[in-house]
Amino acid sequence: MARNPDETRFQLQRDRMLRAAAYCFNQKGYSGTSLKDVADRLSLTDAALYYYVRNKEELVYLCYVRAADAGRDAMQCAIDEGQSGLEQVQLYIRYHVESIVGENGPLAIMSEIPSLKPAHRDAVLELSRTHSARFEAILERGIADGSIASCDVRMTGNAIMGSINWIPKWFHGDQQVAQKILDQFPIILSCGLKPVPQVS
Amino acid sequence: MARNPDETRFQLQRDRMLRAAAYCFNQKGYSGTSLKDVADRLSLTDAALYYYVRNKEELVYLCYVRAADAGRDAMQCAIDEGQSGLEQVQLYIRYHVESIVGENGPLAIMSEIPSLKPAHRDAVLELSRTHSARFEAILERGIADGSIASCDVRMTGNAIMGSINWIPKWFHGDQQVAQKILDQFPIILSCGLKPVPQVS
DNA sequence: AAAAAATTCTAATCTGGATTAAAATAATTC
DNA sequence: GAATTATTTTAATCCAGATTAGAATTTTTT
Repeated sequence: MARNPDETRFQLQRDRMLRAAAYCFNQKGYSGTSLKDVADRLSLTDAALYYYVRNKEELVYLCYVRAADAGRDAMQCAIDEGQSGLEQVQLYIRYHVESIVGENGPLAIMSEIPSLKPAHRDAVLELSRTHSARFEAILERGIADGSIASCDVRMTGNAIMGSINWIPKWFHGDQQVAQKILDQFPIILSCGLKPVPQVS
Repeated sequence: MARNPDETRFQLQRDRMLRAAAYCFNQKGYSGTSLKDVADRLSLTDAALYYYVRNKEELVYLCYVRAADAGRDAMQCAIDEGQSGLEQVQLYIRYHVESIVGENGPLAIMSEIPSLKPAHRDAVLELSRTHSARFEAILERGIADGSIASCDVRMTGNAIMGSINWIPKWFHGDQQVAQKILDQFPIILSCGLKPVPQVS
C-alpha cells in the first residue's frame, strides 16, 4: 500500500535494523556483537532478524552497502555544489562526516570486508574502489584548476579517507562532539591542500 | 641461557606469532581469522599456539599492546629528536608509519578493543588514552612555540591518528607503496598545520 | 469480522572453531 | 647418553552463538 517502496514497513524496519547493527558493530566489533545484541536494540528476538536478512553475513553486507551509498551520495552532492576542486573536497568531507555523525544513524565502519562471502565481498570492494577513484578525480581536478597543490592523489586520498573512516571508532554519539567534528574536519583535512594560504 | 630475556627462543617465537596474528587480523578481520590461519603462517598446529598464549582473546590483547608500544616508542623518539612542535609531529608520523609498514612486521589495527575482557580492555584503553594525550600535548607545544597554527587539538589529533590507524586497511606489504606512504604522509598530514607556509 | 498475509516468538538444533588432555618429539642439561 | 625440560602434535571435547522449524500473534485485506 505504500506509495514509495522505501516507505514500506518492511523497508523501514530493515533500515532500523541496519542502523542498530552498524551501531553494535562499530561499538563492540563484529565478533563481539551477537545477533541478540542487535535484536535487543530493536526490542526484538534474535530469530526475528531472519525475517529481514538471510544471515549475519548478509546483515554485515547490507550495512556496508548502506555506508557506501552514503559516501557516494555525499560525494555526488559535493561535486554538484562545489566550484573548485578544493571546494568539492571540503564539501565532500562535510557531507560525509555529516552522514556519519548525523541522525541517519551510524554508518558501519568497513572492518570485515574480507569475511564477506566472495560475491558480496567483490561487490563492496567494487563500490569502495569506485569511491576512491572518484575522490582522486576530484583531487586531480583541483590540481588542474589550481585550487589544490600538486600532490600524490592516491596517498592524499588514502590519508583523508582514512581519517573519516576512523571517526566511528572514537565518536560515540555525543552531539557536542559531532558539531566539533563537523566544524573542524573539513578545515583540518583540507587546509594543507591550499597552494597559497592566506597570510593573516 | 639467553643474555637478554627478549632473545629467548620463547620470546622470539611469540613475537613471530604476534606478527602473524596482526597480519591475519588486519587482512581477514578478527572473526574471519581462525587460530588455524595464524598457525598456518607459522607452519604450526593451532593447538601449538596455546603454548604461547592462554587463548585467542589474549592473542589479540598482546597484538594490541605490541601496537601500542610501537606507537609510544615512535612518539618518544620524535619528542627526543624534534625541535619545534611541528617537527615533533612530523617525526612522530614518520616513525609511527615506519613501524607500521616497515619490517618489524604489521601492527594490528585496534578494531576489537571492546571484545577484550575487562582487565585487558581497560589496559589497552589506558595505553590508547595516554598516547592521544601525549600527542595533543605535542600539538599544544607547537601552538605555543608558534610552529603550529592554533587549532582544536583534540580534533586535530583524532584526524591525524585516524589516518595513520587506517593504513593497515589498505596497505598490504608492497614496499613501493610503503616508501610512498613514508614520503607523503608526514607532509600531507602536517603541512596544514603551518601558520605561515612558504610562498614558493 | 473472517481470511489472508505479515511479523514475531518459542524452543530446538546445529556448527565452526576455540579449547583441552595426553602423547610424541625435539632441545637442553647434567 | 640418560634425564629433564621445552615444544609441538593428535585427537577429542565443548560451547556460544548462528540458524531453523513451526507455532503464535499482529496487521492488513476483503
